[in-house]
Amino acid sequence: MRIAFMGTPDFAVASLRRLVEDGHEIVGVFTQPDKPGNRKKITPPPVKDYALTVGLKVYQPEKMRGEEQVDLLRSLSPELTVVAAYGQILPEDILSIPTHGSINVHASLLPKYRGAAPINRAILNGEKETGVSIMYMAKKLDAGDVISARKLPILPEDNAITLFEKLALLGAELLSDTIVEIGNGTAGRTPQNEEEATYAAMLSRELSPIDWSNSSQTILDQIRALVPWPVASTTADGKLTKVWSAVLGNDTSDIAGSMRANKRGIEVACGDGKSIIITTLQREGGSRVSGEAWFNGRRTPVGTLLE
RNA sequence: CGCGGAGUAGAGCAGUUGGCAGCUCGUCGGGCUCAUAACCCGGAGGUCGUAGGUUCAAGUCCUACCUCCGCAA
Repeated sequence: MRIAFMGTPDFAVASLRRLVEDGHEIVGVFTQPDKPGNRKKITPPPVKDYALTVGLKVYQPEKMRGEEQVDLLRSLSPELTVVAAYGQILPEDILSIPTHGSINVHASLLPKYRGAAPINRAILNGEKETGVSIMYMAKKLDAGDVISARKLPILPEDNAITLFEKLALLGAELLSDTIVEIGNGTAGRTPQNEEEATYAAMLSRELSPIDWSNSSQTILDQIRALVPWPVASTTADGKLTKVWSAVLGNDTSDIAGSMRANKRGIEVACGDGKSIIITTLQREGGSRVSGEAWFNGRRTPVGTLLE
């Protein structure tokens, strides 16, 4: 099938790769423009890197809205547009160009977690299950009719990074099967129940600070939901400290936020009488280190309160 | 030219007004203990990011560069 692909991060690469492996004719790859350097760094989107290695044509328009892009896409005469985490709102005149329509791979069980950060939000909310859905795209964000979906349990050891990887693969698999159905004309089409819809808002740094009076489980969910960005954080010795990973510790009568050494890392008391053990952290200006290593080097006393 | 932090032993860090290179952990050897993520004794391990400069003397002061990172976008 002649397919136009639109996507940006690693999550989208999995789907694109699958389309290529399935032998579809990729008439064009649309992805976000290279990001202007943060600290003298310019990172092209993962989709661009992959697309170029397999010799696909890459387009990086600032905006998909406008006649120019409509003409461009029309000239490629796609039968289907596949969108996966593209990062841009697509106008209807773009969506309606392909003869088979435009479909989107979304990392949640719709109508739950529509929006920008479904994976992170699901973990943050302590969900035990999530999945991927493929829908026809509609004008309203992530509200189109669902074609297919597949579930996946969220394990206690999962974090946003591992769940991204799993869902990307699951999504690619589902996409492959779904396109076959679309080609056969056997694809279903189920409207979403608007009453059950929830919205997964974009992440922000404001989600980072840890409130140690929360329960240990809430804090663990926060830590694993916010990697690799913006990352849960706390303050130790007056310095911003990011918490990359942690595990459940022991029962404790220490006041919330106080820390002590532990062979596995740094044990911090939470608000529910339990502790968590920070296994990987990152100090302001430093790179990621194990909790144990950091504790070996520090000079401040055990029992220090984190804020 | 957005702001800022950091490169010192395998890891994490300290090093005061320039004056013999230190700490915790790990590692190696020995000891103690019913036992331990315990404790005691001893040892190995460093061109202090790179290249210059100032000085009797530079980890420390000056200049340039490389690398890593936090914030802000």
